Amino acid sequence: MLPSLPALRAFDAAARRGSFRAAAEHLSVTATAISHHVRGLEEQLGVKLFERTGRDIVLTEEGRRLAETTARAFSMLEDAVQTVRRTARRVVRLAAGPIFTARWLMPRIGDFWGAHPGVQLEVAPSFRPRAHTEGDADIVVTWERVSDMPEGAVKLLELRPVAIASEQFLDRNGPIETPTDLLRAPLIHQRNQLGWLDWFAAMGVRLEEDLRGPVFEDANAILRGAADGQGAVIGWLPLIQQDLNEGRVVRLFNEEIAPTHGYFLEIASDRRAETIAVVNWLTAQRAGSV
Amino acid sequence: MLPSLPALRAFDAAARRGSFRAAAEHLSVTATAISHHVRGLEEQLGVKLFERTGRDIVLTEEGRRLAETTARAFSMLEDAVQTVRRTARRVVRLAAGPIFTARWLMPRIGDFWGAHPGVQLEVAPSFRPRAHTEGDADIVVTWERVSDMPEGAVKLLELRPVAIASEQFLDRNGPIETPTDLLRAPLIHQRNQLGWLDWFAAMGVRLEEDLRGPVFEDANAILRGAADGQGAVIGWLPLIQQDLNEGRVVRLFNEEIAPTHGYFLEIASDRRAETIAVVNWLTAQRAGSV
DNA sequence: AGCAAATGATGAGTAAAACTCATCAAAGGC
DNA sequence: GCCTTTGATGAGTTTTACTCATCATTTGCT
Repeated sequence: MLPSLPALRAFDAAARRGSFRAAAEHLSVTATAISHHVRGLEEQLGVKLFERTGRDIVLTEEGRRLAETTARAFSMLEDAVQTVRRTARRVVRLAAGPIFTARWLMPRIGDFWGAHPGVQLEVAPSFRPRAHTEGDADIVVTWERVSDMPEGAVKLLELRPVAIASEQFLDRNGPIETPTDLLRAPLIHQRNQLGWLDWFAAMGVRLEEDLRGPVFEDANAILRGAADGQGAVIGWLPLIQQDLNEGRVVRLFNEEIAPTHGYFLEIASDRRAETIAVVNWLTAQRAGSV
Repeated sequence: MLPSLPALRAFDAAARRGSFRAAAEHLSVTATAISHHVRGLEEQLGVKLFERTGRDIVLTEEGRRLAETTARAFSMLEDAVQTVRRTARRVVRLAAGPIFTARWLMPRIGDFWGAHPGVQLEVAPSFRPRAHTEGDADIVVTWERVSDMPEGAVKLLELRPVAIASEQFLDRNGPIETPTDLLRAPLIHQRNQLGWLDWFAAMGVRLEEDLRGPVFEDANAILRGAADGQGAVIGWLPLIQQDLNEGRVVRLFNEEIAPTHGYFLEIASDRRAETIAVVNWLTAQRAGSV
């Protein structure tokens, strides 16, 4: 026998936020409602769920354990309901990183619209696409090392690292003739020196210490930085082909490095016709893209 | 935004049982309530969840997908709430097979009561104790081959197989002088010939074909059958020591076979003081039991 | 085939929640 | 030290969940 579900939900919201007021706001009710619900629940279960220390509340041990489960259970319900709603609207939700969205998906989106007018593609840009793997997206585009291809994933695109910068950067930082020359210049990189380490390794340079230079999370920002002459960056072919063509950035060397990373598709287990249409369209783009 | 939770729950119950009427009964409401809830959900989600083919209902594809999740989510909630309720009542719920319950636990339960008057031990007898591992029992006593000790489990008791029967059986089936003589007599066994295969192997008999004879699931029933002279069975020492002492059954040989199976404790992750007390008491019994 | 029993749908009405409002108490910030 | 913020409480209101009465369909039975 379950206690009242709205009460459980109120408890869950309060536990997540550590505040009745915040929970109330989230559920669009008054804090009074939450307070009543939680008290009712406590009475029914015979257990104190929150310790009220004057103005704020803190979960008791029992409350904490219950909250662990309610959080998972309600998230599951939320996801499942969302998915059904999308189904009804023939929406396919795709989660991808910002650079993929901007440099690969956007240029092709018109083509998709033409090919599948009935399917509504919803793109959720995210810095952590992996976090969407469960339930809240039908397709997730993840970035992985090509050697670490995730189980059950579909390879979409392989990427080759190239060192790029703007003309302005070259003027300012003298001639760059060998990869080691770069070590004296500002190198903008992502967390984990993503790209640069592979690139130096492929160029036969052994790094003695960590790279210095500004770290940005957002690859779009990094490319923008390169175009502005802020530093040298690793770009990924073919994603940045257009930037090269239009002269916003130039390649520092004519290196031909094998793909080290790639984009992979992880597809939700409920394979609707619309989802499959999108996957097929995405993989069909591959041919023309490389 | 979640739709009304009681409606989701009504849907879940209907989906599980494949009938609005049965769902209504389970939730102690009228079938009308379920019908209204499901219709409301369908309108809100914009998706048909059940196909109504005249008198009965069948889940649509979308309904099926939603039901998969609701089933898991509501089970989780139910378990979690149950656990909290037990906590409040200082109840420790233990799931175990019937033979363990009857021959090992029952004789010792008075001792437990004396040692821990505050803790209420609730014994859930089950033919499939493993099924209780998640959430609905604090401690599960599983039966495993000693070589397959489950991860994180605590060994409680090792069991040695012995061939036993009643005097009556011996009168009827002539003298049993070697293990192979047994192959001509009715051997009662559990599914998978549990016990007999190990026993014959340990006695150096290679079986040419499957064993015949009646198969029972319930070890208590099997022991009863042995006492009644229905056939020879495998008993497990020390569980059946008392039956031997009281002469209800006799050992057919004086074999000394090493333990092949054992009882293990699997303990729920939320380790309350009460649960730990019970585990400690159980394992302490081990010394006196063998 | 024909009828009774079973299942679900529907709309109106009722009962029971969930929720709000007004008021109070306690605690922390300035 | 006062003002703001957060939560508690009891009475009152609104919304929701549910029931009842009635109807439509189907299925099992003889």
